[in-house]
Amino acid sequence: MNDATAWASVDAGTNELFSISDLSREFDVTTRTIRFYEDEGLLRPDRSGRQRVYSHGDRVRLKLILRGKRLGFSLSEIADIIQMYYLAPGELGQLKYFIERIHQRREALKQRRNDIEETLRDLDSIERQCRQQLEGLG
Amino acid sequence: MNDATAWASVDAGTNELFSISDLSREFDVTTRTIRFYEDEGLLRPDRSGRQRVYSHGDRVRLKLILRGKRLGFSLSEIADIIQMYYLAPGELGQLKYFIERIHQRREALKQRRNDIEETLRDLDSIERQCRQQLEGLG
DNA sequence: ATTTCCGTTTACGTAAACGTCAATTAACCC
DNA sequence: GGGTTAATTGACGTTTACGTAAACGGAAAT
Repeated sequence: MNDATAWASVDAGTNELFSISDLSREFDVTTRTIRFYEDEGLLRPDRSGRQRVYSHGDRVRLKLILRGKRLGFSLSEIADIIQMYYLAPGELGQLKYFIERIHQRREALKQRRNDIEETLRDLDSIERQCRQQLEGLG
Repeated sequence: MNDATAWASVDAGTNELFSISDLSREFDVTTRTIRFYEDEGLLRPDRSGRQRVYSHGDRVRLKLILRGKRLGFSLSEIADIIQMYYLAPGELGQLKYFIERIHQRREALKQRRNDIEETLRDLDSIERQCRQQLEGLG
């Protein structure tokens, strides 16, 4: 997986540009955090002089990072996942390997979804017990 | 929320007992980890002399902990969630507050489920693109 | 009796993901 | 041109969730 091409294929979106504090406000993360993600190679904004300038594509990446975080992925896993979004056209062997990775991700996600649904069922049953107690008191 | 009663209402299940390495093997976590969970108040096994002895209820608790981990919850959040499973019969105000907490948990879980389903859709679309490229090569 | 296994406690180490200063720099305002 | 405001780099600090090593205890096998 070639790095340059992977980064080149970022979707254009609009031409709107964002400052670091724009994104910080919008997504409620600190600027420190955003810079940290850059240090870790998860973001690569342009510069105007020394200042960072974020494109629509950068904003999408940040969104993906935060979604990954909510799902409990580590930053390196998130880097791995995000890479999938920006894959360069590759040769056959690569593509097959890549599809395999997609499958693995999918299975892991389905497992988590199962965990969630189990937990939701548990909460339902807990709540029912609660409501029964409420009736006993009312 | 009274601590003693919360712990008393643990389901009995069978009378089977487990050593720390039993659980370690079954759930593929180190004994260090299991002891750590105890330090953090998430488990409270009996003792036979100095050795820990785990009941069926302890095993269930460990299961809940690991499920929480897979969902990306911190240990203190997990402690909070597990507490819900072992709530003592309370008075009316407590119960209403408690149901409120259940609702919050539920909403957070639904949000995560949405994240998962978005990501699954993304993976579908990525895989489709992949397969199109494969056709171009084949 | 002595390895060998579990298990225990105590304590220090560590990686990840930021937080929190401090010391600049650059841009804008009056 | 002094003051405020937003941004930068660099460095050290912190929390969470364990890992790892040392030193010891007890029971079982050879």
